[in-house]
Amino acid sequence: MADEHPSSLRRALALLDALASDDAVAHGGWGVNRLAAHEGRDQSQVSRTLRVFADAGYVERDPESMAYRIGWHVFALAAKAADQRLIAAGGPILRRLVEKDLGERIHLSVLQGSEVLTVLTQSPPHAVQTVAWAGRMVSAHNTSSGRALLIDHERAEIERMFAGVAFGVGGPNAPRDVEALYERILTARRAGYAIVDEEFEPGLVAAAAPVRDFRGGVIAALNVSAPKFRLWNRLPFAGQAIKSAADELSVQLGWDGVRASQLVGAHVPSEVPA
Amino acid sequence: MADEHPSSLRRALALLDALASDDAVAHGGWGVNRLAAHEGRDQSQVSRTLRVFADAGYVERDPESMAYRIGWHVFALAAKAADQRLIAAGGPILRRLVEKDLGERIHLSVLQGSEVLTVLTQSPPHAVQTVAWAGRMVSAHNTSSGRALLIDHERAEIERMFAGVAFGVGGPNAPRDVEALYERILTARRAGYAIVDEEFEPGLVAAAAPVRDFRGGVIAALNVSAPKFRLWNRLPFAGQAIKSAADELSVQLGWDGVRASQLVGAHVPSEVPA
DNA sequence: ATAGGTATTGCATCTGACGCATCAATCTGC
DNA sequence: GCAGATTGATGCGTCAGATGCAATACCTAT
Repeated sequence: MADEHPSSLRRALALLDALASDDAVAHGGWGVNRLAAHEGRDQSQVSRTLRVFADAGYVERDPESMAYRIGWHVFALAAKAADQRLIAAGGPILRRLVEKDLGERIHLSVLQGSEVLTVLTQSPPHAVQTVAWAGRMVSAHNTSSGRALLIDHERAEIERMFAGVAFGVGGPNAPRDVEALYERILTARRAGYAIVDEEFEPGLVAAAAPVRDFRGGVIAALNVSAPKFRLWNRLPFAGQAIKSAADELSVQLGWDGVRASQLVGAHVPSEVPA
Repeated sequence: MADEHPSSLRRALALLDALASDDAVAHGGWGVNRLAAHEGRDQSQVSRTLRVFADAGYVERDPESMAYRIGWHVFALAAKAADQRLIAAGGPILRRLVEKDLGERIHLSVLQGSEVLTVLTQSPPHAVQTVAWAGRMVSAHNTSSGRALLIDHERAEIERMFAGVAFGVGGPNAPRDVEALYERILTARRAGYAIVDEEFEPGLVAAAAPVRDFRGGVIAALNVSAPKFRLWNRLPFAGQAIKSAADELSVQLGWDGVRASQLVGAHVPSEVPA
């Protein structure tokens, strides 16, 4: 069921993804040759395909180096894809969490299939800017963000979602199977926030809480992660801080805490104004 | 010279563009039929093409209404490429400002904690290259770049950020405390650009404006600085020039000026169909 | 001048995008 | 209940167009 057709479209899109890879970005874009080598395709095809992308504004090339990079059009599309209110309201809340409450790196993420995509990141002033996590995807089963995003999911849904996913990777305490994962989701559901202790990476702990929109469904997660030695003893406090910040963000998105919490699980009939 | 090849790729991309149209966004996405009608293509092709896009994450569909909309993967592409593009698109804009509009040194800077890091510099041809400012960090509270980078910040955030920072250093007019700093930020917010007059260094004046990306947040600042005797009498003009250049750069990063500016600060009542 | 690197283009081959058709699944109104 | 309308998915024969090879052109370095 994976790929019925290799599909020229899919091959073309792979070029865009390659141009957004860390390596390509670090080099200020890639030339036709390099791109072709990376994708295992002929230069001629890459050249022609990129010309179409360039005409449509999806890529553009540096006149000097002839290197292609992601073009303005993708940014325009992204602006449409982003839930503007979530992003706009999220910024100040992330900054406040970093500066006032926790002093550690804070992320805002959304669920993408069985993985987690980080859409906003805020680092403490002193931190070394190691990696720009915005735009990154990580697994959902061994991260606190993933746990928070799945907090309303039923057992059967979890099983279906992680049918083909390898467990036990990451940190030493990563859940070994769906059973263990669901247990921990239940724990998170009771607390209102999720805690992860060396599940994603050795020495890394994290806390996360779900963000809900006006329909009561989980649309994002707020999380903090840091080395265990720095965060471990105040992790419950961090969980509470994350949770109240996430609730605040939810309220700004129209969430009615009281009513919605009664409706969790029961599918809210979509009474969305057309 | 427009289209040598109609190219299936271009037709496919047109579907994405259609999904990003205001009309489609307003309706919470479009169905296959509507999309086909809009593009004048057969439903079967649209259905198949969208399946490929969906598999690659470029679009996603609402399980309820079956409507497709732009997916978060596009967001991920843009987030990863944003910095790269800021630098790439910034170069020409800086050069144009120097050569055509102002004839003074122009900088592009980003916020690092409570300080300002200059990432790009363009000097007028005749200028003696005194200091290479690229890579240099300066304080944020008494520079126009800092003022522009903090233009959206709330008072409480400013207070926390500058809790341990010494004020009153630099030029004779440097803000003496957080109070004064926030006042000047408010002034900058109203004007859309920041002006400093002998705050950083005696005899130095400057103007700066914020650069926003597709998320609407401030990610960089464009600024011009020069000796007071040379720039003072045209500083308002310089501010406007910097602001329109910064806006232009923002647009290239996917910033939708109208919508984003409405979202800043003002809490939009939640009646948006998600 | 040659050599090694780049990107583009001409052309024959054959994949896969295309349109027509059919089919399943909802919604309609009666 | 039925028939009609509207939705999206799919089977299949056809030919547009994506592909790969080779040739071309254009750099910079030696």
